Amino acid sequence: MREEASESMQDYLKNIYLIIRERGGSVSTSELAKKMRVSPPTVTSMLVKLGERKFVKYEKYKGVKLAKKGEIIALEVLRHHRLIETYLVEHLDYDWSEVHEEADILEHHISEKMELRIANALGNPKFDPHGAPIPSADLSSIAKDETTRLGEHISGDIVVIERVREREKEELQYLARIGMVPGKQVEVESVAPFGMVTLTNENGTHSLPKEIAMSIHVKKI
Amino acid sequence: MREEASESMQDYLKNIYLIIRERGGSVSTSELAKKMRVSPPTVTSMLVKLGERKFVKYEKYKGVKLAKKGEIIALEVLRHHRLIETYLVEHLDYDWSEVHEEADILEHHISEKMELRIANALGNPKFDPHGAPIPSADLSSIAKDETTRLGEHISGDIVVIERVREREKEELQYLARIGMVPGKQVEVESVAPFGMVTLTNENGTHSLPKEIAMSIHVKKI
DNA sequence: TAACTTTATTAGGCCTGTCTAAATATATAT
DNA sequence: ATATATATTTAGACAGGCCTAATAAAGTTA
Repeated sequence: MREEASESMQDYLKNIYLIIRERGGSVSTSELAKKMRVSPPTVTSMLVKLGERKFVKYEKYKGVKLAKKGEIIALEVLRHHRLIETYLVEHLDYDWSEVHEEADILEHHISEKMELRIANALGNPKFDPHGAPIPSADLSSIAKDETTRLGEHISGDIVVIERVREREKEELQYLARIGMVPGKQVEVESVAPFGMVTLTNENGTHSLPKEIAMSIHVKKI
Repeated sequence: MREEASESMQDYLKNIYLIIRERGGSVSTSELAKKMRVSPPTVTSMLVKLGERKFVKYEKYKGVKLAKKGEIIALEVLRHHRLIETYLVEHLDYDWSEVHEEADILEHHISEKMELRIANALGNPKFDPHGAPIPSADLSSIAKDETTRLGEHISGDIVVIERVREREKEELQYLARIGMVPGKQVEVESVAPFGMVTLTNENGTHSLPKEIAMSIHVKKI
């Protein structure tokens, strides 16, 4: 299936999927352009192409959504991405904060056979090292997100970190260093009006900009 | 270093290296075209480009050789290829006859970090599962080939298979099935003038076309 | 060595994915 | 409701890597 779309197309489909899964609705040209680091006209022409090939539903000036075919490809690529991340951490001694770039490339280049072998070697995991759900082998299901964002919580809430979304490697390394990793417990100290959240965990007290706090998925306890 | 050449360029450099290492001299346009399954004009234009960028020494109508820069890239890609093949066999349960295609793609896409991790996980091997030598991490050395070809031997010679060169997967699988794999002992029964070699190993007696026999590297005992 | 065959190069075109500049549609604010 | 600002699309160009058809060089043979 994935072979029907070029590497670049796979990337567009994956990113459309990720944005929509994140907050629903449809994706605008500029949003996608920013996420993929290309110019808006490049996005427009790609969306036209993806629309013609029935990977997406695209209407001029109205944004884009995935069609069934496109969603399958997005899930396939995402499964590869997250299995690779998991494999790198479990078997090749990578830190969870540094696997993203490698997976972003390799996700397009492993065979179905390799996907299977990796999944077996890992015991068919359902979540990757960031805590993100891995689509099932038949791409029919992906664990539902039951989490809230750390940035949505209010002073006094005590939460457990479930996952940390993909961001720049440096940001993830910083978060790892201050103990903001999946599985850890955190208390919200205060939420400042100008977008700063102060937290306490076993390492002490830290402040994070709201944008970062929104990338940390948690469960209240 | 490898990043200076596109994926396609890396492939040309690797194949030039392999052909020259095989039999010395320089490589002709048509030979490269055949090996890479592209048309001769495509090769010509690529050689011009590689020449301009000082990856190869190319003179019109005179064939091509690698320049220092090109050889380094070829060795880097080859190291990746052979480490990946080894890794797939040792850690992901692949058979040695089916690793080539996967490695041919992934060799261009793993990072330096991943190369290192894979090499460490394997204990820095010097040979891949086909018996082919793996260039050293600094690309300064590659085990010299001390073998002869099975197809060069005469009736009565007893040899041990050292390696089996990369060929179509189906051919390698056939060879594996009849026990023609690295480490096994073989006796040359007869060599027919029309290019057929008859051999006996622990599995019985088999005949192979000379072309295939030339792909099997051995040591006489 | 002249004729012929084989090999290689030049010429010109195509597709993909990208870009910038210009034009146009939509959204916002007065 | 109109003017302005922002988002998006259209137009046109370019580089990379491939192709086929035509031409030219090299190699071979009578």
